[in-house]
Amino acid sequence: MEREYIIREIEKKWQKYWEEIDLYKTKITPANKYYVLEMFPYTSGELHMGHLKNYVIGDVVARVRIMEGFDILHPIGWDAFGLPAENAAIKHGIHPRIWTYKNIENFRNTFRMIGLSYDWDKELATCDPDYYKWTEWLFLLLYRRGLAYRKDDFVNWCPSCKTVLANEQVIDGKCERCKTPVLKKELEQWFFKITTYADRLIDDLELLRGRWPDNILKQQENWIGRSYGTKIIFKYEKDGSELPVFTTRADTLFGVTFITVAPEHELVKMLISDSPYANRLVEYVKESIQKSDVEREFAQREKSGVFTGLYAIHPLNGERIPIWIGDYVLAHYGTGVVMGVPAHDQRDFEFAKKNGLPVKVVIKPVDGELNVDDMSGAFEEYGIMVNSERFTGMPSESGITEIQKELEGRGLGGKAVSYKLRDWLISRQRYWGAPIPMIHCPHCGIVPVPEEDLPVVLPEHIKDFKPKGRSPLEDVEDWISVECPKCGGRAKRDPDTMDTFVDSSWYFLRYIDPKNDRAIFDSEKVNQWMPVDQYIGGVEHATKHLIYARFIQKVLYDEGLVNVSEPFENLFTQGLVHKSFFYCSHCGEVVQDEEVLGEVHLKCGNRIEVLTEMMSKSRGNIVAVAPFVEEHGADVARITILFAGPAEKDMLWADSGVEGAKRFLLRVLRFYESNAGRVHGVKINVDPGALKGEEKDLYIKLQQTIKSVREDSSEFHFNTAIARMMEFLNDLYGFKKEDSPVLVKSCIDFAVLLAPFAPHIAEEIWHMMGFNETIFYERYPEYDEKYIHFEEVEIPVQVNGKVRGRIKIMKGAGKEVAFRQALQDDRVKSYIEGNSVQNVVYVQDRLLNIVIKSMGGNS
RNA sequence: GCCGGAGUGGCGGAAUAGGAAGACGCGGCGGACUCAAAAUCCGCUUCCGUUAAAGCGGAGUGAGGGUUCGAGUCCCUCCUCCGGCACCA
Repeated sequence: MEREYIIREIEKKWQKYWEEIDLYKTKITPANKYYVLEMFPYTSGELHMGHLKNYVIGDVVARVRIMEGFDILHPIGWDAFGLPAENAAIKHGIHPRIWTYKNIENFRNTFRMIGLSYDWDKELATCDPDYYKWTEWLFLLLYRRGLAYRKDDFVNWCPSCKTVLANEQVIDGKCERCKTPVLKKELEQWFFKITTYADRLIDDLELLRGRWPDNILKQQENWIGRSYGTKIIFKYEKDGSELPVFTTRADTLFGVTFITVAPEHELVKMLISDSPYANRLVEYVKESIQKSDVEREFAQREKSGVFTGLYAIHPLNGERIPIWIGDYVLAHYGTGVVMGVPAHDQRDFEFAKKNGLPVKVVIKPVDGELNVDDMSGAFEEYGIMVNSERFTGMPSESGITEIQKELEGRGLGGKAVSYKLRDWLISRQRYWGAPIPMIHCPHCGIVPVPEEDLPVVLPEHIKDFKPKGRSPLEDVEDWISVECPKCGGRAKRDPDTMDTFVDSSWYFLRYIDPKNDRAIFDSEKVNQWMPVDQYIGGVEHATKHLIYARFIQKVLYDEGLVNVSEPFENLFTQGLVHKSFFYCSHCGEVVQDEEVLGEVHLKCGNRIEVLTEMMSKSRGNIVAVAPFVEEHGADVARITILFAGPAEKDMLWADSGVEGAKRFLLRVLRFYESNAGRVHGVKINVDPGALKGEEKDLYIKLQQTIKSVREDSSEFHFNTAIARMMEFLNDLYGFKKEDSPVLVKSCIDFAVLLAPFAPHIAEEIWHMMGFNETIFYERYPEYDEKYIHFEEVEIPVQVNGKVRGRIKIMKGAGKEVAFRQALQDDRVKSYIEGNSVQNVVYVQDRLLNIVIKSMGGNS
């Protein structure tokens, strides 16, 4: 108990000291820059171990780099706009601003308790007008470049949050925040034209290969979803207008027996007015648009649709093709219209069967025939074209290019690319976000707020934050009403605020120049520090933040404001922190430890379950950082997190891990309490050539430890780095020659090695040894290549692949020596006697394997 | 369904240009210290069999096959779990 108290005192002492000597202050002109960045936190609730992991990893990286002589930039800030602030306002009647700044203070205090190596002069908050002024400015930049536009479209609408959502914020057809199934709603909204950058966003992933985790690269590639295919124009029979479709299988063009249009498609209105079955169509369209994607998906496989009674003309054979409307067609992919080839596309096959449409075979397997009557599903593989006029006999691959050429020649289509990625919907019907700096004037239309009028500041006084399906700002009369900057007439501000992902897609640039009030940042400064050398954060941002930030960076690059087109040179994604908790499925609730006796829920008498999930407030399985640090200390928290397992994998928080971490650190302290006195504040060198016996062994062990710790931590294998240090500490405890200079050298190097992992304890033992400056001015130890191996190695001797003995030989000894040595071993000898040696496999310094064959007769 | 990743002691996890499986830690067992306990320090700890013990023998990295003198690691088939995407034409 007493010792834990000491740990906390030590930590406070050195945190104060570091602050006094400005240890983390960023150099204005870096000689050897290294930008370490952790994804900034959304400031809600209480900082827990799940959050902390991210920052501890970043801190180790930063401290290693400091000690390697880099000039580092290591900032922190707050992602502070967003819905929970409004919910707090509704629930507790606190203004979102007050609630947010209180949270920020809370987070800041907790971060300071942990002794993270941030330069606090760089701190920023996205909800600060000094910051969101430039978020607004960024919007205007995109507008000027034609990348921000308004569009009337069917957008994702969360009926519970009463706001629109970007595609990326819809998970399994549900709102990512409240899990309510998302509906379609036709609204005019602001979009960022990220699709313009689709190719670059995919192609530049190559620049990141090997530096970003493969699964993130893959996820982005899939999300952008580029696919090469063919555009084919069918003509509307009535007036010859164009009905383009996108397909990857142009080789099946002669198998088209219908075309299907998505119910949301803009052409639908025209089709309805021309259709003899208008009423039926109206009803169908209304029904399917009202359905959520979840319902549509549920109704799946039963592919519904209605015939319009209208026809299109096939571009190559001139046939009349019936036009259908069906909700299995995605409005937002390709052209929103598909050609129905039931013989060679499973979805079309099902649609055709359901609606009695003909199936026409135009591809046959390379070695076989295909008979319509035997088909129970579509034949989707590549094969040989049949029933396809002059293309008959061509294999699919060349058929596709030939048909493309033919279509191009006739002006009826050709090669085309399609993407899954959609433009980024950034309007939100919310209060707590950066205002969209646009004005709607009845005379001039949409007019941007002049730059000199920025920021458009959020009004303080709002009557009601309750979601109504439109922005609460709309009702703030003195805010929403404004003079048109162009004609001076009465106009209205855009009432919506921006998606908070806009705030976070440029914050890493603002850190470099956070107080600039004349520009979003000084390009010269930014170019000195960018790109971020090491970015650290959670996988969950793979297709959101990490795509948006890359997009914005490219826009700024095109504008000439930054000189790198990828913001994050290296990315590390850490795993989640899980913790077990009790759950009663009978009551359907999380159960506190004290409500459990044995395995029974005291309240209802039913058996409880033990669930393990990611730390979250709603599950009540969080370990809050502040009280933990008060009780155990910051370094204990750090080692617990880092030692629990590989940083990129999910970890299970367990109290036993805390005990181990604490024991290790106290063991370090205890060792130095009795040995630091030997050092006298002088860095000594030893002549390894003169060493022998125990001293030489320790020296070699030290070199090995330095090597492993350096290599492991550069690969984010902090768990094994710590294991190596524990091992070395065990060696130190076992070392008996107390007056040895090697022991002094070991004490010094070990402290420095430990410093990035347990900075407070390391600083303490450093000063215990008589040094007066901070340990972080030290260079991280280098190892001596010549003394990385012991002179003698013990290797296993196998007989037929089974270990039967061990021999000690000099390192680098040859096969003959090893074999002779092995034959001295009684046990090995007993296995070989009476048999003939067929082969001897020798791997230098590793192993000897003697392959024998029984002579027969004896067993 | 498609695309990723993973399956190793009682537990968290080590070890991959193929070469001693289980580093390090937790837990457990034993010893020292103590009036005693805690803490600490020192040992032992994959499983089965055998032995008074040291030891010896066998099995063993999700399952089954294969390549190899030798496979946790490479190849084939399958199972389970986690993550992402999901009518993407």
